[in-house]
Amino acid sequence: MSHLEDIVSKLSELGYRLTPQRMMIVSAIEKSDDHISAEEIYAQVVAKYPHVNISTVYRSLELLKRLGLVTETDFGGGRLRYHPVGKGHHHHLVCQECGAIIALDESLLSSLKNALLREYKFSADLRHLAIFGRCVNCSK
Amino acid sequence: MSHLEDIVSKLSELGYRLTPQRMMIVSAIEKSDDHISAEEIYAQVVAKYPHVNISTVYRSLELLKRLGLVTETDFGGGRLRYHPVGKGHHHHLVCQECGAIIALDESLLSSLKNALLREYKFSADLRHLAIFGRCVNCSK
DNA sequence: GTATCTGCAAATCCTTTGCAAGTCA
DNA sequence: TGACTTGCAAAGGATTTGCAGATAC
Repeated sequence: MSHLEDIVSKLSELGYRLTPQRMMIVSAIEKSDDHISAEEIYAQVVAKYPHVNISTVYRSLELLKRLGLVTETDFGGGRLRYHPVGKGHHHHLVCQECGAIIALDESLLSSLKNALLREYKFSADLRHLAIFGRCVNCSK
Repeated sequence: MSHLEDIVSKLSELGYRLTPQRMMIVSAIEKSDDHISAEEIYAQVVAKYPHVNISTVYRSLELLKRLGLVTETDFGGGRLRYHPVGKGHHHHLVCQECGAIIALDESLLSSLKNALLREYKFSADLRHLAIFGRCVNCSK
């Protein structure tokens, strides 16, 4: 069973309606390799279904977020990005020069997470963490 | 010489005018223990000088940022925050439950910074990193 | 049939900008 | 004086909301 079906069946289980808009929005999020913004989802959906409104995209994201099916990450720049939880969360390095987003291996941060728990008894939520800086190309 | 005088003399050296608005804006940033937002600066300044406009705050921040006197940090939530560079950097653990802010030891992050540089050739800017999660009291 | 969803338009929040008037040096 | 600054109002982009009509179940 694909993640898409996962999300769709979950919605239906919980009594939410499977409208074409929702299906297309979920599908756009799933198809994306990367984290996707509301605007990008909207662009994809509107191409096949010109009548959708971007407020429907936002409302669907709000629902999926609330149900824990999608995570919302703030990479800065005043635009939120979305990612299906089923695809696993990673952490990101964001280049402030060129905007590149680099996926970060879990292990590097898990040691940080453990250290924070051990030394500060602080349970860090690193799911949405984005670390800003400069990538290889831009720091030359 | 205080940081405030530092900034003021720098502005004047460079030929920028020392208007009362600028003085009050710089002073508000300096007085703040924490990172301060444009809105908060505005609120402080307007209390003493009701005529200021928030666009002046933004323009001053833009200037101070450009001159490298103030850093701008995006802690998420669609609001940028400012801090004088002279006051040094902080790392913070922010409790999402009770709002507590815990100062974080430099050493924990310097090893992360090194690892990122070594393994990703990514030069991380951790000067104003905020890590979200749950503090001791709230994670019980 | 009916409660849930949607489209639309207008509102909100944070930030930026154009322009004419004001002011620091 | 004259270039730099400001205030004002309006624009900007991202997101949210109120409401009446549409639709999945």
